[in-house]
Amino acid sequence: MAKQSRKELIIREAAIIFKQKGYSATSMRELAEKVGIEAASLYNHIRSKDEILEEICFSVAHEYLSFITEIEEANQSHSEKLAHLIETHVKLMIERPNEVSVANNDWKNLSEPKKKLYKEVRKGYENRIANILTKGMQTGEFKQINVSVALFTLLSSLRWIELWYKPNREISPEELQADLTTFLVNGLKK
Amino acid sequence: MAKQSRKELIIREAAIIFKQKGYSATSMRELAEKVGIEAASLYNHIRSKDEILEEICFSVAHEYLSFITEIEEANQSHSEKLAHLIETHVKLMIERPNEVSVANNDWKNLSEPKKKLYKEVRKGYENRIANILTKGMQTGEFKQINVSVALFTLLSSLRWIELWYKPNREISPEELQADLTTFLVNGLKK
DNA sequence: CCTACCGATCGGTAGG
DNA sequence: CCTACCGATCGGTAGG
Repeated sequence: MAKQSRKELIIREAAIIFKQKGYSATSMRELAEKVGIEAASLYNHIRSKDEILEEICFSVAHEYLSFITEIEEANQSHSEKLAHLIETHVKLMIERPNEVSVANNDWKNLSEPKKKLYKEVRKGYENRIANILTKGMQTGEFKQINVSVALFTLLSSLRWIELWYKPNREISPEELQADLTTFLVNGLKK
Repeated sequence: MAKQSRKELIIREAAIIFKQKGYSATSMRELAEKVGIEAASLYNHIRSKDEILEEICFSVAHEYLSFITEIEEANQSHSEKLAHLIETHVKLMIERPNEVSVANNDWKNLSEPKKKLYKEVRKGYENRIANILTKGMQTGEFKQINVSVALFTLLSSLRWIELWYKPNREISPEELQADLTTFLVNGLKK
């Protein structure tokens, strides 16, 4: 239990540094210093630098997957589902900004069996959102535009919140969600 | 002249590898191999690995700056200016996908006087787009939403084209532009 | 443009 | 969790 929380501390600190300078540019010695131990001691808690990245990327990925299931099963219009999706992304970025950022930017550095898996998981997530968009277009709720364009415009808009949004900025999370919904959902609606 | 084009070749190859694996994870030896010379020989054409990154980032930045001036000076409505901006971003990403990608993702690895400068240049660019949005809201052409939200949603949507768009995909550059304009400009319009 | 090489730093291990 | 240390690799230089 004490060991578990030590590992979690390491991963939490790693996410902060990885976000700032990127996975490759971060050394284990720097991470160790932030944690307050020697570099060699990190290896009593984690197997490798690689493992840290894996834990971050897949933990974020699984969180998104659990949300999308909830959204699919809800009894809502397609517009409402999108609004719910936006809310979920905003919330996750505010709760775990570092992990989300690392998963988005540094997954390329995963080593090979895991990198392929990560891409597949992400592709699966995208397909499920694409489904919502396609259905919304079929029922006439949304404009007819290319589904990939709609999908990636939506995801990109949400993804980059982590780059510029800081809570206690001039805008609250609630306003952020509301404005994004106005812009994006109304942009799609007929 | 021959020397100049050799340097350009090195930078062009570097952009390809940097995009694939990131600046930090790319070694000069790998770059040299792609260029077809020994690592030490790279230094007859460039001063440092750092210089390559600088050239890429600032060359992209200056290209954006020249476009935005053109857009500001055009005698167009604010919606038309946005459509023009979208067109410009799409075109640049199709013409120089690797450089644009590296500038967007690896500018963090610039060393210190240059990193600060890069951030300032980018901030200046963002401010000029924010101006177009603000004016469009004041004249009632656009919905009233938080300008930063509108700005970053717009820029993010354009920025991430480079991650998934491949010409000769199922969609042409013209369709891409048209659909993005439909989604984003109409999302902003009242 | 190459051979030969440098000091620094990397991720990680042995052994306690 | 530390000391001591390893082999590998890094960006880059000297000298031709």
